[in-house]
Amino acid sequence: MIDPQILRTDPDRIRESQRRRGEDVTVVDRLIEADSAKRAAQAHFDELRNQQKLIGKEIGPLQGALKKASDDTAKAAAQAELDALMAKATDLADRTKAAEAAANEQAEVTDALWLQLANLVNLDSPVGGEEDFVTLEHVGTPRDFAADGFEPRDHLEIGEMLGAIDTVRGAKVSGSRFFYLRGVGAQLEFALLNMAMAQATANGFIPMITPSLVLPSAMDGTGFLGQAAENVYRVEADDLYLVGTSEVPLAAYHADEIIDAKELPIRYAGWSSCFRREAGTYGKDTRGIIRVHQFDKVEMFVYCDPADAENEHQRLLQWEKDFIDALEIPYRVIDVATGDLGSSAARKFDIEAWIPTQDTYREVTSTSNTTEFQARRLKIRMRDGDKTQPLATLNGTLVAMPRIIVAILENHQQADGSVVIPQALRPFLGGVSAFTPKG
RNA sequence: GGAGGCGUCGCCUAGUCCGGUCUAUGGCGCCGCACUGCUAAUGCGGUUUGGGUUUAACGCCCAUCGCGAGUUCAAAUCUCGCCGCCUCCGCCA
Repeated sequence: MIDPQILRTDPDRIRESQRRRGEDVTVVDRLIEADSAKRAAQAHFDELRNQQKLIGKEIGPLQGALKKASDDTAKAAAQAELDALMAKATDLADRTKAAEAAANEQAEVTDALWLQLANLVNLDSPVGGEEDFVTLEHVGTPRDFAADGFEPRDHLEIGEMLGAIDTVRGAKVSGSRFFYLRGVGAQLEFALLNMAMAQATANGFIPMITPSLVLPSAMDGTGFLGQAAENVYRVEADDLYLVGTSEVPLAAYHADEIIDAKELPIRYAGWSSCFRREAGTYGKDTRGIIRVHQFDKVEMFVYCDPADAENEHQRLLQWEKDFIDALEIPYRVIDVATGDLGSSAARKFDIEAWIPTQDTYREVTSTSNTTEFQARRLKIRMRDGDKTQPLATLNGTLVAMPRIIVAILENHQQADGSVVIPQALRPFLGGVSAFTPKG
């Protein structure tokens, strides 16, 4: 959620953000009304409770006096006073209880509205929908296969020739959009994992292996039960969710904590399987392993001072570029448009790798600055001197396995179906320089 | 899965039996001040979090003793449910 103070002092900022996202603007007015009703209800309850406590404090001593009263007249007088007080207290208790219920109800209504509200967009984000991204740069040049004298095979064909990818048996065992990595395919994933973790630890990240099943509070706190909810697997019997990214357990890791500003930034590199229902993508990317229900990923996640968040975002992007650069894959970097940010992000950069057989760039990494949005929902704060305030969280893909494997196989393939391994990756494959089809 | 124990404002801890004097005790840590060649020690004061109100500041009010509900004029304290941790047993990679 965003800072409630902004609603009271500068609601137009929220309206503008909603407008740029292409989302409901009237929610701001409903929020203003609900917020003021919430505060009024709370103030009413506080006042009644205060009166109730004041009366309650008189009852104890009065009961003591009643016990000690020596003669009947004094006793009767004390009893009468006590009865009157009790009658008042009982009446006040009823009213307080009602006021409390009303305050709680109003708070619930208001909080629900707050949770509907997406993060404030960064004003530098290009405005528009999915197609309105701005390309920031191109790195590397798509290979000229005609000059090399052969027609490129797609990743699945190469993967099958190498015995590296098996989607047929994936479907047999688990259904569509599931696959096996085998042989050099599995080795390739391990090598990429180790290379990614080597880079991340060299850059000061703490390696993490995270839970793949999380409680509703973790899923909701990271903003995945809003618009993205239909893509989340839910394990109903245990009321748990399968994470679509380790961003979820990495963000919830410090939920309800206050972190000393001196410890920031804290950087984690999380390894986990990721699960996505891919609802509404029927017919899209049905061949190969571009779009699958389960894959493994190394995710970078950072907690930092909000004042440093934009710089950190650039650092995350640079680390992503470093990794793809090392794999010698041509790519472009795009600045994602406001309508395609997702509810948590204020700004998002995607790296799209060149996929020869599709003659286009496809997303392989994504880094988001979620500013204080997730931290507020998850109650993660920083203490700076005597100030306690929400901190900023950011995330970025270091390597998402299937898509990077697609990019490697397609871009580095040879006419005979073999695949040259990029130099930087060879140490993680025992020095092997190429994968070659057998027979 | 079974039995028992436990959960208090950073950490440890008193309080829970028997409801009001809890505005939650003490120690450690931390912050400020004083004293002191420096450090240490000592003394004094402060130190949960969130909300509201005021905002020039001081302050005042409400909630918060794992979470939720209930009983009561009144709940850290009594009742019920849930969650988590520990010990033992069973099962298990």
